[in-house]
Amino acid sequence: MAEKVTIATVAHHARVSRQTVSNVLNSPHIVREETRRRVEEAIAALGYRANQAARQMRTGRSHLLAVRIEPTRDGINGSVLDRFLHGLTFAAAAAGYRVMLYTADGDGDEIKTFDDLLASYDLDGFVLTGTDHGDVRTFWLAEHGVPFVTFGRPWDAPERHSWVDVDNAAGTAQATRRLIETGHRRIGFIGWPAGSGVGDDRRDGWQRTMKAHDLDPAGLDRGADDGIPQGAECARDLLAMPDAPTAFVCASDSLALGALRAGGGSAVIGFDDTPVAQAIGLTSVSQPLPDAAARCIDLLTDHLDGDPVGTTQVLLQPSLVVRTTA
Amino acid sequence: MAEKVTIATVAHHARVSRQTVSNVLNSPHIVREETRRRVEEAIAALGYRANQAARQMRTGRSHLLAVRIEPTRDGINGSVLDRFLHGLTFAAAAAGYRVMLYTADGDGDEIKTFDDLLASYDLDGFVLTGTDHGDVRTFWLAEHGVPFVTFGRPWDAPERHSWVDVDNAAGTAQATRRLIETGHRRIGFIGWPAGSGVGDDRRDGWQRTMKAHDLDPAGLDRGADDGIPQGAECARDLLAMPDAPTAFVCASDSLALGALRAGGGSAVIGFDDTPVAQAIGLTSVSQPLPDAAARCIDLLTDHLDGDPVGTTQVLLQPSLVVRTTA
DNA sequence: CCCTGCAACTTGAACGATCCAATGATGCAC
DNA sequence: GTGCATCATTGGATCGTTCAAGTTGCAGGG
Repeated sequence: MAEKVTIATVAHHARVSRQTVSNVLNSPHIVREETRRRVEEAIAALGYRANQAARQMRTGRSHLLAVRIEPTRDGINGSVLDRFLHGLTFAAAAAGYRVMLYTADGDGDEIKTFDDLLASYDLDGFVLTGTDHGDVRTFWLAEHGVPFVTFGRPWDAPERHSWVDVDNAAGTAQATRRLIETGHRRIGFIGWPAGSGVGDDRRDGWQRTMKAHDLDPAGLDRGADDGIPQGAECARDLLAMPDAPTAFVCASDSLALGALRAGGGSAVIGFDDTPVAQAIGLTSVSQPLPDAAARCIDLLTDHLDGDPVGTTQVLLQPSLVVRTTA
Repeated sequence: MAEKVTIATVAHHARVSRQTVSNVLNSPHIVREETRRRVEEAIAALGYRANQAARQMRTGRSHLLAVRIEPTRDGINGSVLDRFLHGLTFAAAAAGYRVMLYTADGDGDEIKTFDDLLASYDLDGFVLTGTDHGDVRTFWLAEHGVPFVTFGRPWDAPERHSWVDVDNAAGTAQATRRLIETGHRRIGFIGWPAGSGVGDDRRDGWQRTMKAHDLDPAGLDRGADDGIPQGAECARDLLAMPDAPTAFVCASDSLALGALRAGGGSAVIGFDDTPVAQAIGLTSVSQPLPDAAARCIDLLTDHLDGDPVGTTQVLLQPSLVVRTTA
C-alpha cells in the first residue's frame, strides 16, 4: 500500500512550504516561474491529488453535484434520463466536478433529501429534471440560496431561474413539415392531456405548422396519459372519423408505438428517439441530450466559479431522425 | 440563511461535551440513558446532521460508493443499467451511503479513474458491472485493497472476489421449457459468439434443457454480436435449414427482435425484459435488478462495516415474463 | 481509610487542506 | 549604507469530526 501523499509531502519534496504548493494549485500566477515548475514536478512525481474533504472543510465547496434518478416510470422513457446522466457525468468531470445520485418519492421527499444532502455532504448544486408548473422544489432551492439548473423550463415564469431545454414545438413542427412534404394533408396529433408545459408545447408545434400550410388542425388531436395502449386508443378514435388522418405526429415514442399498432399506417412520428424507436425503425424527434447535459453543467459551474449573478436560459434545437415510418 | 449547526452547537445545547454527542451517534451504548435522550432531543431540535467531510478526514471513510455509467452502447440494453442504478442508489441510501457516478473509456481509463477518485474523494468502494474474462480492473482493486463487488461473476475463478449475478442458464432453461411445454420440439438458440461468460452460460441453459427433454440441440444454435440485424441474419440462416426450428430462445432482446423480424414466427423469447420487449409484447427473461442492486450494496456495506474477511457470492434467479410471443 | 476498578464524561490533538498575517528576499532610490 | 516598497514565501490558526488520554464520582474489598 502506497504512503498517503499530502500537500506536506509535496512541499517537503519540492523544498517549499505547504502554502506555496497550495498557491501553485489555486493561484499559479503569484508563484515564481522556477518555483512553480519545481512544485509541479513534485506533484507529478508523487502522484499527489488534493483531498477534497479537507479542501471542502476550509472552503465550503465539495465539487459535488446531485441529480435524481427516477424509477423509470413507464419503462420507455427511462433511456432519456440514462443518456442525459451519462452526458452530465462526463461534462461534470471535465469541469472538475462529480455527480452524485439520489432517489426521492415525490416533491416533498425530494426537498427533505435536498436538506439532507446539503447538510451532510455540502453539495455545490443540483440538476433537476422534469419540472412542472409552479415547481415547489425550485422555490425551496432558491429560498435557501442553493445553485441549481433545471433541464426543462419553468412554464409559468421563464426567467425565474437558469434552465436548459429543448425546443419541443420546433421538434413537432419539423415532424409535421416532413409529413406534409411527403404528401400528407390530414395529419393527426396524439399527445398528453392539456396542462403539461411540455405536452402543450409539442401540440403547439404541430398546430402552428398545420395552419402555416393552410391545413385545418381542428378536431385532429387527442390527448391521453403516456403509454402504448393509450396511443392505440387515440389512434383508433381518430381513424374512425369520417375524414380520418393519414399520418400521426405523437408526443412520445410510446404513443407513436400505440398508433402504429392501431393500424396508423406507415406514417407515424414519435418523440425522444428512444431505443424502442431505433429498434423498430420508428421515425422520431431526437433531443440533443449530451449537449443539453453539457450546457446544464456549464450554467452550474459558471455560476459556482464566477459571479453568481442573474439567470441564463438555453434553448436547444431537436432534430428529426428519419427511419422507415415517415 | 440558517446558522451552521455543528457538533459543538449540539453539545452546548445539551450541556455535554462534543465527544459525548459523538458517542451518542457512534457508540450509544456507552452513554447513560438520560444523557443520551437529552442529546438526541438537541439533535432533533437543531436539525443537526454530521458533516461527512469532517468525519471522513478523521476516519478515512467517505460513505461514498462509485459506479460507472456507460454510454448506452447499442441503445437497447441501456435501460438495464438504468434500473440497476436506481436500485443501487435506493439501497445505498438506506445503508447510509451515497452513489457517485463516473465515466470511463476502456479499462485502462477506468483504472486511472479509480486512482483519481480514491485519492481525491476517498471512496469507500466500487460496484462494477459487466465483467469479462480476466478483468484487469478487479485485479487492480484487489491489489490496492479497495472493497468492491461486481454485478456479474468472474468466469475464470468464481471465488476470487464478491459478486452478485443472475443465473443466466436458469433463465434460458426456463424459456426453453416454456417453448417445449407449448409444443415446440425444434428450438433454435441465437446468442453471442462463444467466449463471453454470460453468452456461454445462456447457451448452456438452452442446451442442457433440450438434452434433458431428449431433444437434440446440435446445429440449432448460431452466434453473432448483439444487434437487431445480426439477430435477423441468424434467424434467417436457421430457418433456411431443411429441418428448421419453429421457435427461438435468444440471448438478448435485440437478437430476439431481429429473429421476430426475420419471420421467426410468433415463438421467440428474449433476454433482459427491456422496455423494447414490454413495448412490442416480446416474452423475455427478466433479471431481478432491484434485488441484485440491493444485494450488491449489502455485500459492500457488510464488508465495510464489519470484518473484511473472505468473499461472498450471490446467485439470483431470473423469471420469465410471458407476453404474446410465446 | 485508602486503594482499585469501573462507568460516564471531558479535554487536547489530529486528519489535510486553505486563509491570514507576518517574515524574508530583492531591487531601487536617495 | 540606509530606507522603503514589492513580492514570494513561511508559520500558525482554522474548518468539524473522532481518537486517545485524562478526569471525576462512586461502589466495594482489604
